[in-house]
Amino acid sequence: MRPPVQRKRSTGRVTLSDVARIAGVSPITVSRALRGERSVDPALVKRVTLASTQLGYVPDPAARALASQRSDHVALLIPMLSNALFVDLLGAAQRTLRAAGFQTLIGVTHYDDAQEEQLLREQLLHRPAGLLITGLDQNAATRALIAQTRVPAVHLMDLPSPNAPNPPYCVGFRQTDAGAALTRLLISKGRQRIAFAGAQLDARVMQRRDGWRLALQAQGLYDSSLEWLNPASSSLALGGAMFEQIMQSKPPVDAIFFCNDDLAQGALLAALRLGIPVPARVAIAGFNDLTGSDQMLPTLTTVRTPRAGIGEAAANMLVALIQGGAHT
Amino acid sequence: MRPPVQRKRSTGRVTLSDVARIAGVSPITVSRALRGERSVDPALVKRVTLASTQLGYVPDPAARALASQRSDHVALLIPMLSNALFVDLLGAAQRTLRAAGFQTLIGVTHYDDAQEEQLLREQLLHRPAGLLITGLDQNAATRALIAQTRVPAVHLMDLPSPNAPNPPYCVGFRQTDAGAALTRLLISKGRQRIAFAGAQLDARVMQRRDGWRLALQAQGLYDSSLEWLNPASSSLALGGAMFEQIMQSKPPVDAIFFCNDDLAQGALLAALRLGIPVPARVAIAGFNDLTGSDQMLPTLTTVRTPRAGIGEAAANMLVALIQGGAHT
DNA sequence: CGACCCTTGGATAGCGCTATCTTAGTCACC
DNA sequence: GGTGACTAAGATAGCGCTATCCAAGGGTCG
Repeated sequence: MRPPVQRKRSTGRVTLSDVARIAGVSPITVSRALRGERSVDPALVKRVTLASTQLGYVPDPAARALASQRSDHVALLIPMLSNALFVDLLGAAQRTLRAAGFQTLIGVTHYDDAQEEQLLREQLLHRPAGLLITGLDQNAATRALIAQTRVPAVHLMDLPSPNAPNPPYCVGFRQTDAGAALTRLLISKGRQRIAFAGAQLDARVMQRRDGWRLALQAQGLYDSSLEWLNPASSSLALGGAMFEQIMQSKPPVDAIFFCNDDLAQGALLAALRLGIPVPARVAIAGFNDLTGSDQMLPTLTTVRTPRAGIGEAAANMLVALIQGGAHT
Repeated sequence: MRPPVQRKRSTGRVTLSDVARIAGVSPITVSRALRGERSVDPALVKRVTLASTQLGYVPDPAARALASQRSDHVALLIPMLSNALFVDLLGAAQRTLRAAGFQTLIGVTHYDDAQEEQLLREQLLHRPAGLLITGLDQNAATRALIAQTRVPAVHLMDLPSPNAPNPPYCVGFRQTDAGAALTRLLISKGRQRIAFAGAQLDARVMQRRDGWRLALQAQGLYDSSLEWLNPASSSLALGGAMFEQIMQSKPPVDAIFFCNDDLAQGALLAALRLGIPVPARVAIAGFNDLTGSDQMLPTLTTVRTPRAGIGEAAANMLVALIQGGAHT
C-alpha cells in the first residue's frame, strides 16, 4: 500500500474550495461572500466567514489578479528619495494604503519624463488598482497611458489651474500661490531686494519662482538679476555655494527665497561659517519645513507643507476612487 | 450579420500563444525559450525572440506568479523611513532590484518585532522571490516564517558573530566593532571621559554601545554614569536635549559618542546655541555620515557607513541567491 | 545491433480565483 | 393565477502562464 502517486500540484495553501467545502456552499459563493460583492444571504455569509477564519484562509493575490485583471498593488511615482519631502509622502501613502489592503509599488523618476513613462509601463504590467503620481507635468505618452488603462490616478503636491478642462484628481496646493505668499510676507517685513534661489528646476520649483516674480512685480520690485537658478540637485552644499555667490552680487540683496529647505539650511550654515548675520543683513527663507529647520540658529523661515497629510489624503482619495469605480 | 457574441474574456493583451502562433511553435516552447529554462534549439530561440519583440509581448506577472508560485516581487523590511540611513538603503536596493527585473515591496516595521512579523506575513502572500531584511534580531516567529517558506533572505547592516552556526546571508558590518573603533579613536585623541548617548535603543544601537563599553573598559575608562540611553526616537531636537543634559553631569565629560548623526547634529546645533566650544570643551562624534554632517560647523566626526553600497550589494547577493536557487 | 540514456519539443493539466451565464425560486401585479 | 421582473446560488469556463509527464530522435556502449 504505497501512497498514491502525487499528480496534482498541491501548494499546501488553504483555498477557496476548502472554505467552500467546510461551509457547505460553492466556491463562487465563498468568493462573493468574502468580497461583499452582490447580495448573499447573511446566514451564508456568516457560515463562510466562520469557515474562513477557522481555516485561516487568505486569498491569493496572484490568482485574484489573474482572474479579475486587477491587482492589490498601487503604483507610486515620486521624483527622488534623497528629498525628505517625497520620503514623507511615500511613508504616509504607504501606511494608508497598507491599512486599506494595498501594496505600494514605488518608482523613482529622477525628475525625468522618459524614466517616469518607462516606470509607469513596468508598473502597469502588474495591473495596479490605482496610481499616485507626483505633480501634474507628465509627458503626453504618460498621460495617454493613464487615460488608456483607465487606472484611477491621483496627483500629488499640485493643483490644476482653476479653469482647466477635465481637471485630474489632485491633492496639493498651488505652488505659484505659495511662492507669492512667502514673497509678500518678506516684503511686508520691509525687505526690498528679495532674491530667488532655485535648484533642480522641476515644474514645482519654477511655479514657486513664478509666484515670487508676480509678487515682486506687483510692487515694482522685480529685477531679473535677483533670479538665481541652478539645474543641479538640491543639497546643503549647493545652498551654501549659492548663498556665497548671491551675497557677492550688487546691489546687495536683503533677503533670499530658497526654493526648498535643503538649500536654505545649507545657506544658514554657510552664513554661520562666513559670519554673516541672519536676518540682520539678509533674511533667509525656505520651503517645505523639513525636519531640522526649527533647530537651525536662527530658526529658518519656511513654508510648512503638510506632506504627510497630503500623502494620506491622496491615498484615501485613491482608495475611494478604486472602490467607487467598482460600483460604476 | 451582427458580430458574433463575445464569449471569451479577451483582455487585449499579447499572450504567449500569440507569440507561439507567429513563431510556429508551441506555447510551452515560447515560455522556455524566453526564460532560458532547459535547453531549446538556438534557431527556435531566435524565432521566438523575434516574434516576441515584433508583437511587443510582455509576460503577465500575475499569471506567472500563479503558475510558478513565485512572483517577481522582493520584500524589503526596514525599521523607519524617517531615518535617512534606511531611505538610502531602500533607494539603492530598489534601483538594483529593478534593474534585475524585480519589484520592491516595502514594509516599515517601526522597530517593532510584532509588526515586522505581521508585515512579513502580508508580503509572503505575494510569494516574493526574495527578502531583504534589516538586522539580525528577528523574533522566533519571523525566523520560522523565513525558514518555512524558504524565501531566499539577505540581512542588512549587520553581521553574525564569527562562530555562529548556520549563519544567514548578510551584508553589513559588525556594529560592535565599529563602536569600539570610534571610541578608540577618541581615546587616541586624548579624550578620557567619553559619554555614550543612545536613542531608539534598537539592537544595532545597543551593539555600538557594547563596542564603546568594551573599548573604554580595555583602558579602565568605563564608568556607568557615562551611559545615556533614551528610548525615544532619534531626532535633532532629542540630540540637543541629551547634549544639554549630559553637559550638566559631573565630573564633566570631554567627549560624547552619539549613536547616530541625527542626535550628533542636533547636539552640535545646541552647542552653537549654548556657546559651548566644540571640540575644545567637548568632542562630538556621530555615526552613519548622514547628508549634512560635512556641512556642520565644526564638521562632525562620524563613522561613514556605505549605505548605498550595502543596499546594492545586498540586492545583488539576493538576486544571485534567487537565480542560483533555480538551478538547485 | 539492441538496450539504455539523454536531449528536445509538445500535450496535458492545472495554479486559485472571478466573469459570465444559467437556473431555481420569489414576488408583484393586473 | 399566469407572467414578467427580479434575486440568489451554482455551473462553467477561463485569466496567462508553468510543472509535469510523454514521446520521438539521436547517440553511446557492451
